[in-house]
Amino acid sequence: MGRSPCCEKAHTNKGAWTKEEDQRLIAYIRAHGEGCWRSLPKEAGLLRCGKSCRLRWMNYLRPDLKRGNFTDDEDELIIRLHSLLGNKWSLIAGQLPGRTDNEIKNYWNTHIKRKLLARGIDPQTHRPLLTGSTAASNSGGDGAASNKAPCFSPPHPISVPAKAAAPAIFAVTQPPPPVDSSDEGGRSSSGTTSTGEPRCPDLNLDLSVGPTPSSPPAETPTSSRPVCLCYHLGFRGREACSCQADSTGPQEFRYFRPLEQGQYI
DNA sequence: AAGCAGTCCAACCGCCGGGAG
DNA sequence: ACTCCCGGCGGTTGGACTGCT
Repeated sequence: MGRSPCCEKAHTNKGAWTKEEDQRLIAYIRAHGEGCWRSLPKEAGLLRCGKSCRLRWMNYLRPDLKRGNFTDDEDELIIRLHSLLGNKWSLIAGQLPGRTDNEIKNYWNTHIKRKLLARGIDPQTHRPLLTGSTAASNSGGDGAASNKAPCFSPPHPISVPAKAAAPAIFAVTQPPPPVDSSDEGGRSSSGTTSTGEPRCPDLNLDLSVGPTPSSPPAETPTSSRPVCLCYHLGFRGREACSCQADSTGPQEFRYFRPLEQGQYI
């Protein structure tokens, strides 16, 4: 059972890429563009798995990559995006031009986690670290917590796409829907309520990544309309929010106000 | 100078979702 | 509706590097 391997592993190189391999890959992609990764190695004369070629290109060889240290602004943006999206590194990377998901993931695990812990903030929940039983339940180890988006349940339900995470550092300015007072006790890592309903049915946040709602960009798909973050992040239709986004752009918007520094839901 | 521990990060692995047939 | 293939994603690994003793 199971799937066949993505390539014939017996005849593929593994490990670090050589300069020659890099040059072959770059030359091929320059000539043919990014295309079928599965057939690329053969056509480019590389003894590599197609996945490996893709990864090497995406994470290291792409000409638009920004190398070097992360700035403080990038740090803060990553933290805010992570609070919203959880470990959706590709979505986070989409908001940081020149940065790759792998780079951000590594940076998160090596720097930002520590930075947040030093601030007394749980890097998974983005809430102040607690002592006692609650903290114990939150700190179930990096691994266990890291593979689930932190769709915890704040007093005011905040919604995310089914697979994304809930934010902790953004406040909802929309009147929250009625919420069960037993909500806190019913926290679930699955992001659902005790009734089985999605806990996060309706998310829309202003991350200040792009233009603010009060100053929409001139090139907004719908001209003078502001752009919903969900749309900006690539969500279409109603999968992320109720902003009526479609392939031509969001039609209707609701915005949320970021919390002040040190303010938590 | 040598050994060790901690850190960094490129790369791999396995799973998932979307599209095509 | 179903299966298969492929690209993409997130978690993890392991080698290289750095700092400390």
